[in-house]
Amino acid sequence: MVEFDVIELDSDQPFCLDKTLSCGQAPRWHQENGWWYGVVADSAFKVRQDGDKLHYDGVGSDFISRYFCLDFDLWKVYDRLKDDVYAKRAMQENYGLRILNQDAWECMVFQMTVNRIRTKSSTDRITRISSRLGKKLNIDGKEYFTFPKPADIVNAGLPALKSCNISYFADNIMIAANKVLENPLWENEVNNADYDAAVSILSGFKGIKHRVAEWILLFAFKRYEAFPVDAHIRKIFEENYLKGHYFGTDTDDKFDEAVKDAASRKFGDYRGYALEYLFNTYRSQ
DNA sequence: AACCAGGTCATGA
DNA sequence: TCATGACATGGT
Repeated sequence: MVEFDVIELDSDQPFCLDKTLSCGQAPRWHQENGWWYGVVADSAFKVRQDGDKLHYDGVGSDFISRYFCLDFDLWKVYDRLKDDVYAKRAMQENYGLRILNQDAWECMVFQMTVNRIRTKSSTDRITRISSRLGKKLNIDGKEYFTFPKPADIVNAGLPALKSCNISYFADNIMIAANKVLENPLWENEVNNADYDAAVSILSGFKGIKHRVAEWILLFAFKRYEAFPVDAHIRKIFEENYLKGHYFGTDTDDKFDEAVKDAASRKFGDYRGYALEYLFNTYRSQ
């Protein structure tokens, strides 16, 4: 038996690798022989949980800790969720699910391609782009591909990008690649901006409006106050928290505001986490 | 074989 | 500013 590197998880801190990687927040993870295999930024690696131990191979412990946000105190979230009946149930069902700290560029492109189209298709798009334009990596004799950097995409050109069968998203992705190339500090700018300003920066990319901007902030910038009201969340609130609200006369925007308000009151600054838990519970029904 | 999918953008009134 | 259709593809 080969010995792999190990992280001893803090026994006070909930962490469930399976929940975290199977909830759909990040593309391109898959399970094989008890291991999760994935590519993050420039590295392919595998990881496996055995109780309080996290075995991994391919990257360093800092990388693992940062990606899975192992230092984040999840109890701050759970203390906030436990007083709400739906959120509490979602908390129990998804116990240990952590919001990842994804690579910002890949996350942005991924979220751009989620537009109204189910996540599986978006994942397939990211996979196709990677295998055509990304850099080849190897782990356990299997091939993996990085997600191409902005420069890789620009150098490959629009026809090559379009050949990945990513439909009309190709144009927006190319524009974003050029924009990021011109402003390599965009990530810092988002990180340093307050919430509304961060949303504005991201919304400045073609194909990203408020909603998608908030997804990106939640998954790649650790902004747990992000609360993107999408079709599913709208439905969850319709059927539970805002039951009886007749919103047929309201525009969607007004209803979305009502959803945001309710979420802020109930879950405070951890509403993004609440959203991920509620969504996952709803999705698995 | 139609129809739908975690949305955005460009139109038109 | 508000409602409506187009967008390109894969899965049911």
